[in-house]
Amino acid sequence: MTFAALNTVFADTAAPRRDAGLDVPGVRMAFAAGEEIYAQDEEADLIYRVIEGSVRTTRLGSDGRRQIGDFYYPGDVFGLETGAEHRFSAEALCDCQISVTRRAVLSRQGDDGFRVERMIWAATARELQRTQEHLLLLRRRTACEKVASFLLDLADRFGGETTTLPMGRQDMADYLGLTIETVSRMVTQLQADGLVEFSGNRRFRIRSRSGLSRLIVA
Amino acid sequence: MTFAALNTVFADTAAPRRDAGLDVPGVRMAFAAGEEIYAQDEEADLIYRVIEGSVRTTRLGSDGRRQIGDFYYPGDVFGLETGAEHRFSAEALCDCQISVTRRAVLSRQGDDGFRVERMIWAATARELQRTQEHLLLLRRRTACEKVASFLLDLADRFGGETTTLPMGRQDMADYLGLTIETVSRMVTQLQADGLVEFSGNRRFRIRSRSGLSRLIVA
DNA sequence: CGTTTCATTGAGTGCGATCAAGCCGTGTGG
DNA sequence: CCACACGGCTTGATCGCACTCAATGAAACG
Repeated sequence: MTFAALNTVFADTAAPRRDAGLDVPGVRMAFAAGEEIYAQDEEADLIYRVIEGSVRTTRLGSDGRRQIGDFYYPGDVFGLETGAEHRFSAEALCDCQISVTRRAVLSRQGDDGFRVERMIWAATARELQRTQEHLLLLRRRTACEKVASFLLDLADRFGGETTTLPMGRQDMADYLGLTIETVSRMVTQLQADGLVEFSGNRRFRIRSRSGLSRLIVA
Repeated sequence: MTFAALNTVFADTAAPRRDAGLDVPGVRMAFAAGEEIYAQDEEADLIYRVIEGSVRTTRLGSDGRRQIGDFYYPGDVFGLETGAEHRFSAEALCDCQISVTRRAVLSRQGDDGFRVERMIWAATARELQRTQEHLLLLRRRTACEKVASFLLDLADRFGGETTTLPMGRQDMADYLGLTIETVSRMVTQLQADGLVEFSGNRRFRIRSRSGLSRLIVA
């Protein structure tokens, strides 16, 4: 890899999250809601890409508490570890279509080896960036800010008028470092304040983007 | 880079933190305590390595609160960003000797281009791993656990009988997501419990490793 | 219609933040 | 040498937010 190529990788990380370029032959697999895609400590020689549905990666802390690594949506690559084994496990949040590719197959694509390596590196770099953002989120002062920020991010990612929460309250709580009760209370409060509007407990609509932003910054 | 080389990179991340392999020509620079090494949003075309001393990277959150990215000690590489600009700034915690190398110089080393790329990637991967650990730390329940875990990590990294804290209480607090008062209280408490022993407020000794570990896991 | 699972709501408590003094080592100048 | 100021750290008192425990509500399923 030349340094020019290297800089291209860096530049790529500023691009939107969806990973283009993994249009290599991959086996399309279906996973049912709740099904495990790979386990913690399992050997990591496969790379995954969400075609349809949502995925979460989790990990059991030494204290028994569950940590959520991240959520992945259509277009996202996941399962790339920095070691030989998966340090998180991955589960389907709903019925999913996942493209699965063997690492070794990628490397044998010969024609343009750089492309593959770049993709992998770019994915790692992006993962780092997202983890740092998550860290920032966890340090936010109040539970309200956390939840508001989470909903806003999600709405931005999917970009429709209304957004469907792909995960339950427990997953939100684990991701935000809160309890399920607190998440519930904050959702109720945000709704009472007229900032978001829920219909059912999985569909919501942003009613006041500026109001939410003010909560987060202030 | 072949895939074999790629796997070697991955394997390297399990190795101790000190980055071997950056024995490329670098300019040795001295920084005084508190001096800025690079600024947030500055262009990131230099790579740094701690020769002597300690460095912290920081970042201002949107809410004005200071987030500490990480602390770096002798042997550690820092300043590698995933984008074109530094997303954190770096400051010397004490008088430091830093080896500074231009990225472009590295890539022109031609002879074994892989080595450089691998080093950079390995550093990125390690950074990701450390960030994930930090995330886990921030989610620990109590302030006591956080402080205990921090002191234990530090003692392990330096490995002597007694350890010198390279940073002040405010830096610890920012890193752990606590206030300076709480950090102080916890230090006092850990000492009262006979788990650590401070002489002055920067030198300490682990008195009961098992006791500390129990705190963290429990 | 009961059962199960998930979310909401309520009451009470505890931990860490906040506000406010005090303490101590260090440096400075008389 | 002392007096003083200054910054970093510690200690104290109080308060509020989020956790805990517990009960209720609401869908989804057989």
